[in-house]
Amino acid sequence: MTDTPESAALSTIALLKANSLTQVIQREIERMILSGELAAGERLNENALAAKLSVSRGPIREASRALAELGFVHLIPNRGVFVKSLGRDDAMEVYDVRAGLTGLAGMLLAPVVTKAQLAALDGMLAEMRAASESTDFAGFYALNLHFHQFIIEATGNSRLVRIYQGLVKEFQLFRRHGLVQQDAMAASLDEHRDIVAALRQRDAQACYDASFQHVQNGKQRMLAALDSMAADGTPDSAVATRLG
Amino acid sequence: MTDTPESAALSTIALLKANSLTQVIQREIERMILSGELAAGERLNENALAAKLSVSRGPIREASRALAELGFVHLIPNRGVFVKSLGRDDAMEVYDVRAGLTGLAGMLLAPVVTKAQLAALDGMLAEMRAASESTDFAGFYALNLHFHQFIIEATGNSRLVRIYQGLVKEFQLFRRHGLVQQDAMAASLDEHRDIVAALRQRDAQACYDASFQHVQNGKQRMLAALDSMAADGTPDSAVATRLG
DNA sequence: TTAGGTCAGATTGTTGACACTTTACAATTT
DNA sequence: AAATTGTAAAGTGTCAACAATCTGACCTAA
Repeated sequence: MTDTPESAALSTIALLKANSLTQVIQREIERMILSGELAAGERLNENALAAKLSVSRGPIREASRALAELGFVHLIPNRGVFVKSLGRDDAMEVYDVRAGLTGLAGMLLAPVVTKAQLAALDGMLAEMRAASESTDFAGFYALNLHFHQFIIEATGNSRLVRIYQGLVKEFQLFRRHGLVQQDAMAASLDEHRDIVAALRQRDAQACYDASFQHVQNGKQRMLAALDSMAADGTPDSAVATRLG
Repeated sequence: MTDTPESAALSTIALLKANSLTQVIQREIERMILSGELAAGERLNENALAAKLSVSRGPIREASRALAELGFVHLIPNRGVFVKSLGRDDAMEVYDVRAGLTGLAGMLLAPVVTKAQLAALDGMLAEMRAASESTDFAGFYALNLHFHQFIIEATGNSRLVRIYQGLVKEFQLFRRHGLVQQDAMAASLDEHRDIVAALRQRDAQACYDASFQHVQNGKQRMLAALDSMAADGTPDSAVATRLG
C-alpha cells in the first residue's frame, strides 16, 4: 500500500477518530467529486462509501446533507444522493454571480488597498506574465485563481470569501472548465493589469468595471471555445481526457 | 384538470416524496431560529429536540449539518450546535454583499426587463407609498423584502436567488434588524423609485448604482440608529421587546 | 481561600439493526 | 412477442443502544 491520496485519507480518519468524522468525510467526498473520482450524475452509494471509509452510514449521511447545501450534490428522497453536473446555462449563471462578486471586491478594496497588497499583486502579475510566455497553462490557471482569491480575501469580508469560494468550487463541476485557450492568456493578463492599475489609483468605479468585465470576458472566451468545439464536433470524451 | 379526489391523492404522494423527514425538521429548526424561539447563542439539545419533534436524533443531526452550511448554526465538535448571532460587524458584512448582489441583479435585469415586470414593480411602489403614509412599518418592511426579491428572481439566475435569500435569512439573526425608523421610510421609498426608473430606462449602470446605493444607505440608516441608541443607553432588552 | 483532582450526570459521536422504498428481473398472461 | 405482474435484491430512512467526551459539583490538600 503506497501513499495514494486514498490511503492518506484513510489514515487521517484513523488518526482523527477523536475529532469529528463527519467533517473529514465531507472533505473527502468533496475531493472525490471535484477530482472526478465520482462522476457527474453518479449516485453516492452510502453502504459502499461507508465500507470504503471504514465508518458507518451516519457520518456519511450527515456529510451528504452538508454537501447538498453547498450545491455539490442533489438529494432525491428514497433514491439517493447524486453528484451535480453543471451545464452550459449553469456555468453562465456562475460566471454572472462571480463577476458581480469580483467587481464588488474590487470596489470595496480600492479605497483601502495597502502598498503591501499592491506589491503582492504586482508579483503575481509578473508570475502570470512568465507563465503566459512559457505557455504554462496550468500555472497560469492556478495564478489566476490565486490572484482573485487574494483580492477577495483582502476585503476582509468573510461572507464574501465564503460565497466566492463556493462558486469557484462549484464551477469545477462544469466538466469543461479547462477550456481556456492558450491565446486567451495574453488577453487575461492585460485585464489583470487593468484591475491592479485601478486599485493603485484607488478608483472604486474603475476597479469594479475592470474586475466585472474581466470575468465577463472570461465567460465570452469560454462560450467561444464551447461553440468552436461544437462546430468541430469534438466529443465530450476528448474534453474529459484533456482534463484528466 | 379539476380537483378530483384522485389528483388530490397524487399530489399528496408527490408532497410526501418531496419532503423527507430531515428536510421538514431542517425547516422547522430554521423557523425556530429565525422566530427567536431558539435564542442566539443557545445550544441545540439533540435529545430535547428529538423528543419535542417525536423523531430520533439521526434526522436532527442531519438537519443540523445542513443548517451549519447555511450559516444559521455553528458546530463545535463534542460540544454541540449553537445558534449563530450576528454582531455589528457581521451585519455590515451582510449589507456589503447584499448591496453587491442587489446591484448586480439590477444591472442584469435592466437590459431585459419586461413591461409586465415594470408594472408589477410600479404596483409595489404604490403599496409602499400607502404603507409609508399610514406609517405601517411592518407592512413597509415586508413590501421592501418583496420588492428586492422580485428583482432578484426576475434575473432568472437561480444561484443569485439562492445566495441572496441566504443572506436575507442570515440577516434576521441580527437581533436589531428591525431598527429602521419611521422617517426612513420616505427616503427608502424614493430610492426604490430610482431603481424602477433606471430599470424603465434600461440603464444598467444607473440601475446598479441606484440598487447598490439603496442598500448602502440602508446600512448607514441602521448604523445611525444603532449609534443613537448607544448614545441613549437604550438596553438591548428594549430592542428585543420591540421586535416581538 | 484556592488550586487541583475526581467522579457522576448530561450530552454528543458512532454504530448496527430493522423497516420501508426502489429497482431489476423473472414469470405469467394476452 | 409485448405487456403486465410478482418477487427478490439493493439501497435509503429511521431508530435505539452503546461509547466517548464534556460539564459541573464536590472534595482534598497546600
